Amino acid sequence: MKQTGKRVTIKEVAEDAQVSVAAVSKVLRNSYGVSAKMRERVEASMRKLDYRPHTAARGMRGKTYTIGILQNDLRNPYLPNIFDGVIEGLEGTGYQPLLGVGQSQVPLESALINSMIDRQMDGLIMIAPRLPEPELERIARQIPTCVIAYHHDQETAFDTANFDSHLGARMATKHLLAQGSRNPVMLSLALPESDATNVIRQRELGFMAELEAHGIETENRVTYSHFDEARTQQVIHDLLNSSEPPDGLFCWSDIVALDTFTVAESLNIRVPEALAVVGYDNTFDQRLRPFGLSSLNQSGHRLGSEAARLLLERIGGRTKAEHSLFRPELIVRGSSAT
Amino acid sequence: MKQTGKRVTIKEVAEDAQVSVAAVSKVLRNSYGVSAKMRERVEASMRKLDYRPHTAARGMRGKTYTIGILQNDLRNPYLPNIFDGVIEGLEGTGYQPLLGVGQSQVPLESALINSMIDRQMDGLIMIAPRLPEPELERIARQIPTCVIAYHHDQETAFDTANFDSHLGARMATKHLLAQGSRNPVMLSLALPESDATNVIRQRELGFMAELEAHGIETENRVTYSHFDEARTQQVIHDLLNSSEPPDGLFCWSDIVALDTFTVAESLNIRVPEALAVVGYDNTFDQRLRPFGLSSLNQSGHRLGSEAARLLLERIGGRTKAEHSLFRPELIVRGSSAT
DNA sequence: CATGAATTGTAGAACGTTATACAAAAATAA
DNA sequence: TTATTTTTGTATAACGTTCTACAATTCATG
Repeated sequence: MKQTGKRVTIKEVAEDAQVSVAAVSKVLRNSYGVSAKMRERVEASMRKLDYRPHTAARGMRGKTYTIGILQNDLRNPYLPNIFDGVIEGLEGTGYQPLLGVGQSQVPLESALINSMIDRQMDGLIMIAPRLPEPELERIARQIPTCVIAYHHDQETAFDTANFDSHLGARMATKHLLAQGSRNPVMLSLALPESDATNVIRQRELGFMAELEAHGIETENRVTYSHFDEARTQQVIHDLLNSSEPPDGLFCWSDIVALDTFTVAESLNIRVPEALAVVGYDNTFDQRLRPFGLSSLNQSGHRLGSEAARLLLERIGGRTKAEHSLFRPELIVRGSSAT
Repeated sequence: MKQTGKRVTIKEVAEDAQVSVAAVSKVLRNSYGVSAKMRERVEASMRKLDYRPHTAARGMRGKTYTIGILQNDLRNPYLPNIFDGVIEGLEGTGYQPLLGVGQSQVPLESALINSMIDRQMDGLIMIAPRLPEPELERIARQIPTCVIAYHHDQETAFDTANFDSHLGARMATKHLLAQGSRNPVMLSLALPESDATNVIRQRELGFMAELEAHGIETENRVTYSHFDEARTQQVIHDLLNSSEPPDGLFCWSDIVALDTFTVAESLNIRVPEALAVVGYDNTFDQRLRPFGLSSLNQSGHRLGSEAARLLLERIGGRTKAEHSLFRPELIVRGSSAT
């Protein structure tokens, strides 16, 4: 079969406009050396024939005007904000963003990125990649890259855009202590590999740094949740049901903070009186009942548009790496204050 | 600049394996006419040189092994299930799915689809497209297409995969009536265009059909929510606060059912005693407190894998349209039964 | 064995662009 | 006017595959 709708090509446009193929190409890329008159004529022909450039053909020698975005978890409600920001940052540039999903699995992520490179994409925005650093650098050497949610301000091969996770964790922890928490615990996420580039690891480090600043022993103060929800609830249950249950909980994400509420309720532990909870990402607003969830607000939109900006610069020719770091904001709601 | 990592080409593989370029191409596509010995040698060379096919070049004459997925709302928690199903259905086929986001705006959606066609994608899966039918048919004539969440079992240009929305609505409504609801109302979604192909419109029709079957007047029984959350809450507030408030609510989605809870609580209306609520999609499970949300379960995963199956068949040469229709399942929880 | 059929491999055009190199024309300077 | 420079447009070789047509070889059949 094969639907062959016989596309209009640059050649037919050239014939219609009575100019050379090269001239049409120039107009298309608005490259140097076209008179206003010729541009006018060519554009008229393109409209008339409903010409659309053939991306694969362009990719053979030039650019594909395609930006690949790596996203690992489609279910994380924070990520759409980033995507919106990227779209806005790319608006009017002619670049089309396409999303690939790595499913949080290194081999899948690796295959996906390779396939984006094979497709001659012009740039890559990776959100919280799982790939190890040398691999990221190998990729960045092949294609302009900006990485979001990856703390490494000394990296030279690619740009990064982040909110300061370490600082955010300190703010949350300081708040919990100020609210009178004497036995604060952080609920983090168990990850196979978790070095200092990881935002969650940075939050752990920030949490512990703030405790130390207050002279509190940090040992055994971090508990680990999992992607598996049932298992996570079990972990929380064990924690809240222990002999010395925490009176303040700093959660690595809002989602796991919700699980905390569920378990606390089942154990008749009152929030915030007996347990103050702070989440991360500020993904839930007024929808949560009966009290709001305190959380660290960090605009995904801003992260996305900044990443787009950095990437466009890099595609444009910048080779020196840039690292944008924004400041998160603590939003206090009923879950951590009466 | 331009990072030119000088890719290994088919030509170099051919030289290394001491065969013709055509032979390597054949191996690559496992096309007819290659001996086991030759395949072996060529594959060894490909491994040795770490060859990767250049997708743009392939797209010039052959296929790109890329499937485009149109998604309109990244925030809808139901959609990741579909995507997982698609991924599973595509596993091992060599096709790479890439996601485009239409932002629920017709011009954006249109530009996106065109750009997928420009990129010579081999097939398209569209989830709840906003484009009008003639436009969809125009697209499907250019590229193999399967549409999800689009009710039109007479369509000949493309395949569809759906859960029966009309039936689901009838099941929900029947249940509400059986629970004793005397004044049932449906909370639907206001859409600019909403013909019978629309899943939400089908739910409205199913709702009314079931009412009629019970001899209940259908007029003024459908209220419309909006994408804007604040506005939606206002609508719900007005509805629940009216002189004849509903005692049963069939919501077009689980998300808007949550808003219902929020408003009901603020008005001291008890769920389910004074107001029974049924949602749609079964996106929330045990996370919801203090009672679970009754909802219609329809496996997005199944929808996705079915769409992938249909699309692969169509890419493989089928030209006759097929329409898969699955049966949803009503899950009763605390929001509609004591 | 001779003949035809099937199998295995190759040469080379084609796909639709971009980009380089250059010719022609127009503008500017002397 | 004549040189010189600048602007405008063209011809054509890539780019890395696929695919058609065909040649060479091996296999089967009588």
